[in-house]
Amino acid sequence: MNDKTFAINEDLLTYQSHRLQELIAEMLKCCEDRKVYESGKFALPYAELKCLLLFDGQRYLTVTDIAQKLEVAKSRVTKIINGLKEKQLVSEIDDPKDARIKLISLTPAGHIRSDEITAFQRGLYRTILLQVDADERNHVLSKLELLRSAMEAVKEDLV
Amino acid sequence: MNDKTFAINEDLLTYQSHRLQELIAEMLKCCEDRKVYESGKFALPYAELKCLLLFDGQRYLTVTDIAQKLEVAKSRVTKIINGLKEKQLVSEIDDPKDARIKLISLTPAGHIRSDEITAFQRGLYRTILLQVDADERNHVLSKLELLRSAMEAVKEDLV
DNA sequence: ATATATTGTTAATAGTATTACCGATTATAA
DNA sequence: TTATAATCGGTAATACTATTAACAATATAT
Repeated sequence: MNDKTFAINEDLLTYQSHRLQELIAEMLKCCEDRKVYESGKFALPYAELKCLLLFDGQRYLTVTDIAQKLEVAKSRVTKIINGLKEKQLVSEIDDPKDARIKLISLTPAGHIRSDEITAFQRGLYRTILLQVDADERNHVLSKLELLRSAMEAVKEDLV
Repeated sequence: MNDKTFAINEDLLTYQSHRLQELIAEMLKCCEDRKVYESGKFALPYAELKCLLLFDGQRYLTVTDIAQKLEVAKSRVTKIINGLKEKQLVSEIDDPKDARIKLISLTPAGHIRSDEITAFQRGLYRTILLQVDADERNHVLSKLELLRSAMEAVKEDLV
């Protein structure tokens, strides 16, 4: 490869990087807006909304469980659970085997709200996919998977 | 198309939607982590960091300009600018033509910091792209563009 | 000259999240 | 068995992101 070819490839890479940066920023914006929309639609601070969804298929969760899944401090979870308790979407009982532990579970209203959110989200991603031609969908997904792997690989080196 | 084919297509769409949801969630996580990393690396709250980058190619910005570009309330900008002033990364002068307006600009230190952040971000997206085979990069970008358009189209209907 | 609009600021409020610390309880090691 | 460790959830203090409402100073239109 001569100098000219090298320079051309560098230019291409620079152009592509810039395009990638813009595209990701725009998608990020979409996702942020969607969070705000869901928060309003389901009348929940987004942290509480995310917490509700953790109970999918799980009867009980502890504060520690939730902290790990949300990747936040336990003290943060205490506040989130308090919010959900005020709204009567979760309730807690003491673990009969270990008095330190509180078992948190969805109330019937919590189940309903959680199901509504899940249904909305499924519908949203379905609608997005329907915007793409049927024969393109798999290509979009496989290239997106490539990109995700690239992003995660770079993230590893970052920390 | 008979019932069986319809059912199969529905299953495929459900599967693909779920995969899309997961992939986007993972990419979102990468971006959130990157924000936190940049915030630490450049010793700036992320809102102040984003604000610094707005001055790219612009000598002066007003509070109203910044509020529009960041899409936040003016009162929020006042706080952000105060933070940047304390760190001596921006300075402000009164507009000689209109006493209501404050013209905000980067200090030399602000320029340096801003350039560092820009260089880091460019490098990051470049590194991500380098993880992808050269002959795949354009495919990744064009499919990502398809997806972004789909997401933005759906967002329109949402509001 | 008076009414209206714009600019940026302050105060109050809400949400997200952390660290440091604490009391109660449980598990373990001596 | 008893003293010590570890674990569990909660409080308080702090920081960051962001909004709305109210406001003073200034500029513009009638």
